[in-house]
Amino acid sequence: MINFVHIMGNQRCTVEDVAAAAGVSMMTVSRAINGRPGVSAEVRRRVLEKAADLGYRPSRIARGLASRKTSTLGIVLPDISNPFFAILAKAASDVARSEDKNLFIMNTDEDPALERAALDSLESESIDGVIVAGSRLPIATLAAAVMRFDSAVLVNRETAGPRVDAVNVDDRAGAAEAVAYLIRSGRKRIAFLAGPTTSMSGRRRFSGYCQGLKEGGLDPDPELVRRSVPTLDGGAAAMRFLLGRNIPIDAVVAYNDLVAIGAMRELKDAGRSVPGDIAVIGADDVPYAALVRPSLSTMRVDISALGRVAMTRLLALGEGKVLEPLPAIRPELVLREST
Amino acid sequence: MINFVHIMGNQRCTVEDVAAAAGVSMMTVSRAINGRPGVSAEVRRRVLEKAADLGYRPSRIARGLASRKTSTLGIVLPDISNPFFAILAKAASDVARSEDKNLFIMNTDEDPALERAALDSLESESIDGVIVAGSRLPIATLAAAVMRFDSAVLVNRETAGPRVDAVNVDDRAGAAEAVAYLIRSGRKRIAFLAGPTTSMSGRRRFSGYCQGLKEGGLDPDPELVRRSVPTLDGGAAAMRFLLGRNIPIDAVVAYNDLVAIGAMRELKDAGRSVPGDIAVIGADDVPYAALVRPSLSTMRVDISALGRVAMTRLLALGEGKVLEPLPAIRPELVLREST
DNA sequence: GGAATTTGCGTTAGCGCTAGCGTAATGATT
DNA sequence: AATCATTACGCTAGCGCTAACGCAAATTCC
Repeated sequence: MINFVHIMGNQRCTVEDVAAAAGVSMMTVSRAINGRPGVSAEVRRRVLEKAADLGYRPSRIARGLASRKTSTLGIVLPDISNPFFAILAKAASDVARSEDKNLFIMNTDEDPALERAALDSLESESIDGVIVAGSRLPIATLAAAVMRFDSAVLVNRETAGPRVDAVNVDDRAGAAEAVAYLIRSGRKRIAFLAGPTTSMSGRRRFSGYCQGLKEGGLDPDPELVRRSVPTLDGGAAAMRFLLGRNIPIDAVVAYNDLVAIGAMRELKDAGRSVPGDIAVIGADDVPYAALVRPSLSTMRVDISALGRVAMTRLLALGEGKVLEPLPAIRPELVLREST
Repeated sequence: MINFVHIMGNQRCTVEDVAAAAGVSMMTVSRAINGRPGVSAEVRRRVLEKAADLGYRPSRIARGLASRKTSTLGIVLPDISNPFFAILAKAASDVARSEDKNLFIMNTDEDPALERAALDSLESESIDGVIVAGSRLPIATLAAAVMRFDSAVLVNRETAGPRVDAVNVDDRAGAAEAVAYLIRSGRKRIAFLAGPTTSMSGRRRFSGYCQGLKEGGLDPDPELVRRSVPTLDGGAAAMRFLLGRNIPIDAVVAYNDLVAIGAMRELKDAGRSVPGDIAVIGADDVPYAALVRPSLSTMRVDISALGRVAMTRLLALGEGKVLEPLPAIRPELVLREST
């Protein structure tokens, strides 16, 4: 019987055990562990020492239940295998870790129903705050879902209420700039591979595309626009569809780099030269944009910075700070071989 | 005062509220919500209806504290922005979601200290089980950390104890096959861009590389081996270093596709043609391997399947099932333009 | 030097939920 | 009819932790 605990292995050790070992009350242990005032230096040292001896590890769930703060956050994204969101999540997670918060990363597979389910699930976890990046939900649904959290930050959606912040990229200006550049280079038949209609940044990029055309004296032509699933294969399929229409095209602006790279793959298969026959511009500047051949011109965004800013602002909201709205981040045109 | 709850917004609704609304005890509500026996169909229907009316959402932390099961799992990986791990995490997360489990995705930035911290943190969360993919910890540390969980699955590490399973890729055989192919193609000076020494799959690939050389009648030459950080930039730097040695090289086997792609970037910058002067083979077949130019030959692994299998086995362990050890998965040589 | 504050701890009462057992009703069995 | 299972609930007691308050001793103040 003596070694029973040993045999059982991971029998959790609790505040009570530490309190007994240190000869103090549970509250004193709690205060010492959490670095709160009300404990003498001597007692604090003894408690921490005993806690370390016993391998005490506070239960975050018990703490969460008692204090109604879980020190746990969430981030919801359409596709973690998309490098844009992977890098965003990594940056956000680095910041969260530096503040000793844990992070649920929820992948929604671009599916609004799964996005709702993910938000419901996070609510059940009583997390302290959530980042929703590239939400595919209608604004009303998103607003309703998000306001059930203590704090929230939306990436690339408009702010939806109090205690909700937003971090946006000026995709409209970016797309307009891309189109303007193509027109200056003499392109006249500029196609647009749009992203999901549910994506706000997709709608903004489309709007910027139209604006760019008008400002350049060209008329938007619906024949030149094709929606695309935001993946490599989606971009290839959309490009194939446009080529199948047999209308002149001398440039392509894509929803994002994945779509652009997929489109270039299709152009190559169709025997069209890039940028000779058709110039291509993507968006985001994911690491692979520079590596494909021809390398991809794109509207660059500092994705890591975006993730860090989003998480930093979420943490600030959680501390009750009031934030000035953040102006949209202007992407920067990076010219490579594809234009 | 009437609308106070309304003003406060998200006042949580508890089992007690639902019980009162349905005119039953809390336990009956609990049983109904959790689909457990002991409730008549009629009462169950009424409870679920009231719960829906009130927007009741069970607190997973309270449930976790009371039942000692959190329905929450974890996955620890060196780098979520590496598509190998991103795809692995996505597949694992899809399986977890289908079983209504939430998943902590912990990114360790290739740092063993952060990996330990991540495991400690997950222990504090009282998760039901953990997947550790590509652990960079020494075997003893990993074994000690992992056995504190109810169940665990290691990806690309040896099994470390009871209630711990492992899913492995036969990287050794893969690397040996890559080398054999290069030798058959007439290459004689085959370099190896090794991954982190802390990575088991890196060590296995190195071992396979040596084996392949020996079987092909070539002597391993330490001058042809260079360690690399497992990223694009790391691969480029390692390649630059090897080129700087000014020794003949006619082929490169890389730790993974990222390293290989980085190496190809460097080779291009150095004016070497691939595969003319130097053939390159990567490992994993991440989606970008097919898109770079020249496209990359690689040792293909079905990464999604790996993730699904790992999570499926973790869930099985969690249900107390005893698993037959899984034989190592043999990667498949995919030939593209780089060889 | 007495009142007012501060410091250092302990006590009590939950957080929201479920395990485990109790119990009254029904139906099945001998 | 008496006995035994079975079903459908309710009650109690926590899970491990902390908020809020209590209270004595030490310190500060005028």
